[in-house]
Amino acid sequence: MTTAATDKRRVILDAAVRVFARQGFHTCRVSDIADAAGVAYGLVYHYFSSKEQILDTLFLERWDVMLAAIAEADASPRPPQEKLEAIAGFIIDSYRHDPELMKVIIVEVTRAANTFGLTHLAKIREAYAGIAAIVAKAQSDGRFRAEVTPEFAAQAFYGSVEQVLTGWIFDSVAVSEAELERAKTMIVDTICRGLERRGPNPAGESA
Amino acid sequence: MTTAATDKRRVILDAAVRVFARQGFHTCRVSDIADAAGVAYGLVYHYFSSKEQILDTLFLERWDVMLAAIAEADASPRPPQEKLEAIAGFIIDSYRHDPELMKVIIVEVTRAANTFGLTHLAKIREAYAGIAAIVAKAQSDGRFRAEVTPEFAAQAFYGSVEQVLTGWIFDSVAVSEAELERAKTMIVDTICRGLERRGPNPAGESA
DNA sequence: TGCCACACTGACTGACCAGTCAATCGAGGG
DNA sequence: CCCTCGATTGACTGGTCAGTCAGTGTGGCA
Repeated sequence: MTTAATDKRRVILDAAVRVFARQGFHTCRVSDIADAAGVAYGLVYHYFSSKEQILDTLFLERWDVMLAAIAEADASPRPPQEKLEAIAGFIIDSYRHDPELMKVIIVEVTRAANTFGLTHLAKIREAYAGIAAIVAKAQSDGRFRAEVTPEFAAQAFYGSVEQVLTGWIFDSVAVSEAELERAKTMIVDTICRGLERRGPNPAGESA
Repeated sequence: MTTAATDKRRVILDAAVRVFARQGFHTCRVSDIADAAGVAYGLVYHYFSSKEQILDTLFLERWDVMLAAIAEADASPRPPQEKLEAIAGFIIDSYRHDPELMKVIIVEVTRAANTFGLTHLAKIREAYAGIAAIVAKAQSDGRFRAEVTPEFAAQAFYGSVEQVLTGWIFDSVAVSEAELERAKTMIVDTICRGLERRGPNPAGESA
């Protein structure tokens, strides 16, 4: 069953990523997607009920993977810094693997307050909540200081990551592997330092 | 000369803010703006050459004030933490004063990579560069550690602020004065802690 | 009083495009 | 060899909307 039928659907989705990334959701035509996919116009409507549903599908596909990554990080027994590093790493790897898809998700969904974003607001908030939960746990462990609310810390963390990606997206210059790794380290380093307690700060922490 | 003529122009701009904030730039009609301004359709084109130029004007008006605020902070003799606090304060005050305008700028311009953002990319980058300059200076002073590049620090800082605003924008719940102030403190605190050197912990600290 | 310049009006048009649908293709099964 | 059914095609339609333009109202000035 995962033959030609499903293949074409996939081809259309992949073409849509390229078209949305280049022209933007609102500016592109459905025929652009069909052309990019090498498929007749009508076939797009055979697989999707509307232009919006294509974007919908792209977002949900990827975001669900991200929510799983956050949940997995949260569930692991590692220290909070490493959990956050895993999340930042996941997001940056997503960009490494498919920069155009990340561009579409960030530009057209995550920030598209009015039209599209509202539909997926709950999903988006789930991610913030997952990160906040990690911070909250770190605070009650005494590893992170309590002056900063977990919700705020989550926004600051996610915002930093997304802004760094946005910078790359707009520069339209390929980012080297080294830069990607370096960025991950810098984000996690900076934010974790900002959140950590300072008092007893030995190598082998023991609150 | 700053009579009725200029007034109507202003009325149209203010109406556009409300309309863009509620419906989004791409989704709204020019007639919506004219209606909201209580003005004939054609008058919009008397003052502006296109729908896009309205957004253009709104963005530039506000962004230039922000660039000035950044430059002023940079020029002051205060420590870097206070400079960054002034900038975060300016952005948050902008939101306090006109949340709808900030929504439009963030959602429709700052993140609108494809169509609109590119036009103003240079202006937007100027802001990042201004913040980066402050960080760079703080690093050569020895107040901030050098492991994090100034460009990255600027992105992380600005990204945190913008993400917190985005959170408020989407919540569509009025934010209290106290929360606004608290957010400012938390952002600056967190990021500055993340950027500071740790070694000697002199009396520059709030203690 | 007459005239000009310009703010202002809103009906109209030309272009564009999302979504529809009737027709064609082709694989598999009888 | 024909029939069926889902995949596939692309011309067409209905509606929308940015931008135009011919015209009206009015304040100021000679």
